[in-house]
Amino acid sequence: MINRPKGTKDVIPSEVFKWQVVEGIAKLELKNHGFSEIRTPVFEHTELFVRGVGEGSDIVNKEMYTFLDKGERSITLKPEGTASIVRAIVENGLDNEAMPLKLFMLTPCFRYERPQAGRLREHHQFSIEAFGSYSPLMDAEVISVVKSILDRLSFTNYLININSIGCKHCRGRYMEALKAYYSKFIGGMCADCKVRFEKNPLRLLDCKEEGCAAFKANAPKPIDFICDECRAHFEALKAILDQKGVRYKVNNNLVRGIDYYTRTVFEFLTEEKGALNVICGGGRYDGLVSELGGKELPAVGIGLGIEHLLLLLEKNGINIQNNNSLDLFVVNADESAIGGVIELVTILRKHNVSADFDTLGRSMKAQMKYANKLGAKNVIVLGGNEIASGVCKVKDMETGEETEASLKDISKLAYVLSRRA
RNA sequence: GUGGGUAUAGCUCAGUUGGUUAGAGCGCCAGAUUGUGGCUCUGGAGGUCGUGGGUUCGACUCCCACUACUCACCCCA
Repeated sequence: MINRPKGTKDVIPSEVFKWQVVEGIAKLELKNHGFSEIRTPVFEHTELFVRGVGEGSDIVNKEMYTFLDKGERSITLKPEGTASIVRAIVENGLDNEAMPLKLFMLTPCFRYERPQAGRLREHHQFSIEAFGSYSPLMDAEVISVVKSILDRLSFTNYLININSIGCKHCRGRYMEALKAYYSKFIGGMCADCKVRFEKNPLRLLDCKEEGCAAFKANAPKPIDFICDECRAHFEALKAILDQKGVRYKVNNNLVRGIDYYTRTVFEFLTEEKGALNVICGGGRYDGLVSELGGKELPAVGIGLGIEHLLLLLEKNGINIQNNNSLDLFVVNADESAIGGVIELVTILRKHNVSADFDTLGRSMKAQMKYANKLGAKNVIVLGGNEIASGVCKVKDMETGEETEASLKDISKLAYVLSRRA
């Protein structure tokens, strides 16, 4: 037997309805918030992610699925959605269209990591991005749409953390201060932090090693170094969120592992400890579009992981109902009736009634059992009697009640069958 | 990349100090007086016990290696 590759998952029929519900709700809320869908290729030129996600990031350094194709081009499976969307905007000239431009994409993402609970080598996420607005109104809009999706799923057990890490102007001053502060502790740092000190000092704040965590208590915070404009932007965002009634917590240690973020960064997380607590994360990235060859176009976005969300919903006792069950199973009572069974099923399907029938020549009892297993809402037993009289009985599989119906008035029959919950 | 744990039926797991035809529950299939499911009862199918080696008269059980899965760290959705 050939097994699926490490870190991948099959979504089998008994699970897929949860995905369909989450995707449906997310797409509905995104539409309600004025976002349009965009779809980009599963693979891109490696260069896009090296420049987009950043050479200092772990994603680029050790997690990308990169290979040479038969034309000797370096290709990488998307490790995240944003860079690909930005590329598509620039390539299709969408940066010349009316602004703001609000887009979303549902995409598989690939990262070569050691799998564990809620972390896979292929995962799926909604990448939600808004371009063309410097205003904190747009930061709040992106946070709002995610909140609306979670509300609609009745998921409330989470916390929104926000921070500002400054723009490219104030970032430099902050980095200097951070390095100056941490230079005193180099001897006591973990090996990873020594590397971070050189390559990406911002990540020093994120270290979970006990020894290193102690250093960060008195470390300079980005918020103390950001320029007046960035500070005003952050204050305005907080005011907007307050006004909208969105509860959040300012976490000055929040930094993110992708290099392109500027100003606002945020995460939705649950309170429990462990790797599985982040529902989604994102932030503002005002420099990325121009970095990838487009206009100076501000942007803010978020990645919402479907596998993560489903796991956290389950952990929080939120069950998604399966509405995919069959409207009708037609039981074939005698062999000669098969023509009538097929005719009935065919015409009901055209009336948008989901209908199925037996193809194994099984006994009535077996057909009834099968209908029950399928969760069919209704059963009609069709045999010579029914075909001759033109009258059948519709059995409600939940209550067991049978009601008579005419086989000739199909639109009425279809109405009855599709109404039943 | 680092460190733990696990591997027996489709699924969840038992399997006694190594002993002859490897079990249970669930699921699947078929029946319980001839046109009606769920509950109950009966029967059936389904496993070279992850792979390869070693110890032994004998290995699911002990030892070694490999592989896979899983959890945690790093990092991330």
